[in-house]
Amino acid sequence: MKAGERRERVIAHARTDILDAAIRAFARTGLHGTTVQDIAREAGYTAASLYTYFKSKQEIVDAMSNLLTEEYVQVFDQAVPAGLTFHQRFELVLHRHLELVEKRKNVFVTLFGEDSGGGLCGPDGHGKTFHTNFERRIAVLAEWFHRNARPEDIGGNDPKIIARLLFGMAFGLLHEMRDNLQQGSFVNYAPILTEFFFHGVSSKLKPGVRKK
Amino acid sequence: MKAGERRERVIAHARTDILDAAIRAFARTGLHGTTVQDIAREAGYTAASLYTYFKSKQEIVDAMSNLLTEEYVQVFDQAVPAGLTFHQRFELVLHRHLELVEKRKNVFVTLFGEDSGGGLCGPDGHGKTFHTNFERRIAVLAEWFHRNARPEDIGGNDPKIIARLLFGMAFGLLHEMRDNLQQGSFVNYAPILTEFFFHGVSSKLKPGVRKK
Amino acid sequence: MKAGERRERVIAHARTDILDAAIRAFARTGLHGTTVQDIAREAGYTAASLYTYFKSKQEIVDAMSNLLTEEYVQVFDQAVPAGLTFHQRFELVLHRHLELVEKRKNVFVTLFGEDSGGGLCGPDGHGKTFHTNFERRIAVLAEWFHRNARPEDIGGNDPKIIARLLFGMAFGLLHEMRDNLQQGSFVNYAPILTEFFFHGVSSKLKPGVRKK
Amino acid sequence: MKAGERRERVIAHARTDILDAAIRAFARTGLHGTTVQDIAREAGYTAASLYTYFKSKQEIVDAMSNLLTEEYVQVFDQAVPAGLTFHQRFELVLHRHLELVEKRKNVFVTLFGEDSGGGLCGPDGHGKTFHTNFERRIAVLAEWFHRNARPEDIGGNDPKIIARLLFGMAFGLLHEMRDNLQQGSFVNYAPILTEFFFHGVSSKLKPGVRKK
DNA sequence: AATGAATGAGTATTCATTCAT
DNA sequence: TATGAATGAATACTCATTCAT
Repeated sequence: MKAGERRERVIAHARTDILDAAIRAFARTGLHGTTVQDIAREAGYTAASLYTYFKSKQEIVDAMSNLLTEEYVQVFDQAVPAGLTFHQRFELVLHRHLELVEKRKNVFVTLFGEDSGGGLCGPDGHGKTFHTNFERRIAVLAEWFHRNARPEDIGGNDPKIIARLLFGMAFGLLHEMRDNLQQGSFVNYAPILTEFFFHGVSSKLKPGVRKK
Repeated sequence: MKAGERRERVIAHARTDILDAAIRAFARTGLHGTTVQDIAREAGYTAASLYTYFKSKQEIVDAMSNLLTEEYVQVFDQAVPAGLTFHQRFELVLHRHLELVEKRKNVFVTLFGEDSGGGLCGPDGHGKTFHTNFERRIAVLAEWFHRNARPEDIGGNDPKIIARLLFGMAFGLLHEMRDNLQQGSFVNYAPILTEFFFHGVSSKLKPGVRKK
Repeated sequence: MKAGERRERVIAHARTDILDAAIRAFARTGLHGTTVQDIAREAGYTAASLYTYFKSKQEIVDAMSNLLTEEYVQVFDQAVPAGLTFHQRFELVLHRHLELVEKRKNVFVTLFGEDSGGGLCGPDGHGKTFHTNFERRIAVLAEWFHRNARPEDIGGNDPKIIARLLFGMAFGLLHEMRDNLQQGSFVNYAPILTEFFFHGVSSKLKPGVRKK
Repeated sequence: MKAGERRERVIAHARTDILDAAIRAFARTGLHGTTVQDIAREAGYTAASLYTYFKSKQEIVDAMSNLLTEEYVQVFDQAVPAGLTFHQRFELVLHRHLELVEKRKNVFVTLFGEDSGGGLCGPDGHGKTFHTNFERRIAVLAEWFHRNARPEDIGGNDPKIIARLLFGMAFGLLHEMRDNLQQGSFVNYAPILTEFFFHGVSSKLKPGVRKK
């Protein structure tokens, strides 16, 4: 039925709107600092209305978390031209990722800079949301290395370790953004990250960098 | 006055005890998940008593945060034998750091896996505690690079960037610990980090690593 | 108007359906435990639709309450053969009542085991529904005694008191049903109630009872 | 230590005060109609303070319920002069009970006129508090009959049934109080109940009653 | 007539913090 | 100094009810 379809789309749309609002709200005041009312206000609803679309605040958090992870994962599904070297593919994918991070940097910083349940998470597993996300992203990245890099491409290292190192580097750079979100495009870090990834600090100095 | 001194020492001791308890408590249940009561119980006080030594929960958090940062900073103050190459000094300091991380693993993971006030921190500056800590460590590390590395030692890159990358890598590795804190010594990552830091994935494969 | 009549009948039918559903729902989860949605679901409507037929939840409750009372009252309107002794009439009517209780056992237990507004009822008179019902039944019963029993038939007592005692006894027996609704027919209590009503514990022991 | 004892007594006293307040509040507005704030106000506390003494509203309800049952049970523990006939003992105990009911009639009516969870109680057993109480009282009463009445004293009937009938009768009389709590002493019903219990409506008319 | 969606009002519970003893 | 007790403020969630479609 058309009606049924349309309704579903309307609901999906509302959920998306709410999630977007939640992302903005969380990015601004953090997971704990943001009340359901805050999200509702940001989304143009009343708090009670959110419960039409989500069962609980936690479900909103989870949905948002999944949404962001999903975006991340999808970068790996995008087509990559054939015949590229590992180095080229690396640059391409890295670039795409940095663009995504650029888009989401506000939340990104929040998401990985806060946790809803506390460090090691209570014994109930509550609050592991973002830790899980963090790890899932690393896992996906590791998988990509596994499929795209020959052992010698990554120095014979375990792809998981490599993924962890790369992701960590990006996180370290991203963390700077906390103070000055407005300025500077995150994509600009692509060359540095690439160079460092492949050669560490022993990279042959390139003109542009050397002058710095 | 003798009495005055003694009292001060007693107070300082109590503060230390409380901070230690707080560290354990926070490591277990996170910043939000830990109540003042929890800290008090862990310290052998009642909640009300903590207010004799600290003005607020936030002050406890801050003091703990500073304590941890101070530990970190002191690693750089330890004597380093003269005549070492940059590479050697790097390894030495890295090793010391990893040992420290090892010791504080639990809190460390918590501290940087959660935030007390939320992502970008409310306009009141509340919750910036750990972000500040994160950044301060990076700053200290950058400073160390600045003083200990010639430009060519770090590929002509900005020490701040290098510091951020290195710190990020360590963070990436550390994050794994969340799931399995008990097993594996964090110090074992020293060779990998060193190798990656200097040569990225292009390191000449060493026998031990190659076999992996 | 034919149309008008039909519409009225449709409306009346819907109201009946809803009340039946409400009875089932209330019997299952009680007055407070049952939401308007629950009733609607049970009736095959949406919650909003119920407001086409009833002004409020309270009105549903009241209507249901009245319905049940009405059923009860009608037992007294049923024909009773002429020439029966008081004892015989008593047994007949009691039997009919127990059958009714049997049928409504579930709700009955619920109705008198819970109240919608609280004990003595707020000053707004809210929640008196079932109290009123309780009392109305007793009143009807008292009235029946008044019309059917000579003073000496009921020991010269006030019919109202007698009605209250009898109704209370039945209630006491009924309350047991809360735990085991499925088993045992309530009608089986008729002889015991009758015997006790007429002779208290001083009844001449009948064989069947004595053996128990 | 004296201090420890005194504190315990203070706490016990506070709990008692709160329970008394709760009883008054519940008697006035019912279980659902009474908020934690209401109880607190009645007890001279703030709502938050109640949680120093009780874990939850439900715990208050349970404690009150137990308190009332306990009072009831204790009536049976009071000494009864030796050498009394069953009839005499019955009258004595009945009288004591009616006095107790008199004292608690407000709540009593509420307690058994409302239920916190709904009729048959959710599958979680929640809300059975008062049903359980009802049944426990009957059980205690039945036990008393079992120990104090020879089979022929109660017409060879099952003590449980007899207890249920008696308790029901009292309940029926009590229910009248809902409307006019102020007037009339419940104890006045003792003769009627006794007479009815022993002889049903067939009691030999006594002067006082006959005139009514 | 039926309903999806929206909401106002209400509630139990938590927790950092204060203060008299 | 230590603390038991008290509390204000905050928050997620529920539900009867309304209304545009």
